[in-house]
Amino acid sequence: MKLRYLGYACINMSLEKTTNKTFRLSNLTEEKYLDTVRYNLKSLEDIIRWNAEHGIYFFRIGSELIPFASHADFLYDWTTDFKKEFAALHKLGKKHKMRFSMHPGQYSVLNSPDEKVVVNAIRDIEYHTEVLDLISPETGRIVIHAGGVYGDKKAAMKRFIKNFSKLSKKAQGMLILENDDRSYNIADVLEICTRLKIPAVFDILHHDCNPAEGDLKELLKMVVETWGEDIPKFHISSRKGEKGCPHTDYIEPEYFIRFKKIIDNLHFDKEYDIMIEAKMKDKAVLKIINNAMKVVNG
DNA sequence: TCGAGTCAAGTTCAG
DNA sequence: CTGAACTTGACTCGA
Repeated sequence: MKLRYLGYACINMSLEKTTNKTFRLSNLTEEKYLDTVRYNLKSLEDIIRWNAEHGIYFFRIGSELIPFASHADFLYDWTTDFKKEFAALHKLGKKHKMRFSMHPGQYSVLNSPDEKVVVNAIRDIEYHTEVLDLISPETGRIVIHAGGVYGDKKAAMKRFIKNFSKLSKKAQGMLILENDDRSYNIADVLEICTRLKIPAVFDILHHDCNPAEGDLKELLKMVVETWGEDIPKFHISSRKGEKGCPHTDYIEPEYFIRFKKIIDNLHFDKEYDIMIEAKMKDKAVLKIINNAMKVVNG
């Protein structure tokens, strides 16, 4: 396979801009909401332009683009209030053939046994769906993890599959599932993805923390197959020390090259994208383009 | 202005 | 059973 895009998430360190400016729920006023969303959308526009200038065509939009939009008490009609801005972003992304994704946080748990938690998770996923439907219905994907285990992984996976069916058709079409670093390894994720006919996202660090049985190459083949005609995307991050997974500032070039080689050697006539998860964000991507890629390409 | 504490939210595990 | 860790960035308030 052939590497197409490298991407990063939410923040641009060169511009010092984020799509995740927020405020306290207790301070939520119409003015605060309007100001903050305006800032986030403008930042996103600036980041897209910067990305285009620097040859980066893949970006994760922050979940807090519209702070509290998925909260039960949120009153404002953000899709109408910012219709113009969203239309402009859609046009801009399309012009540069950008790919976008989003990643709801750890509190969105679709497979929870607690009905209230599931209702909140669904509302959150539908919010992400609306954002991506406005900015990039062509490429938008929502990455989530499978959730908790609750002492019975098989039952928890069944619950995930059942609750998936409660999502809108649009949300179902955008949802993709990523292996996590403690509970659901890539084999578990593949099992769910195959059942639901949705793509699987392989994260190499999470796989190193929480490996699945079997040959990595075979697992990756199955991952690629879940994408059908679409372009698969992979995640790479690296971490400090042994405990937890705080991301390092940059990805170690050897780690990146090793991962890239494995994917390159899969026998598919396809392109693929990689999302870089490192503290230095865009700078980490540029460093890989300027260093690691040159080593690889000779 | 700076640093410490806090934030909408869930799950897991140590004690 | 409870409280802290998980992982993480940004806000807020008090010094």
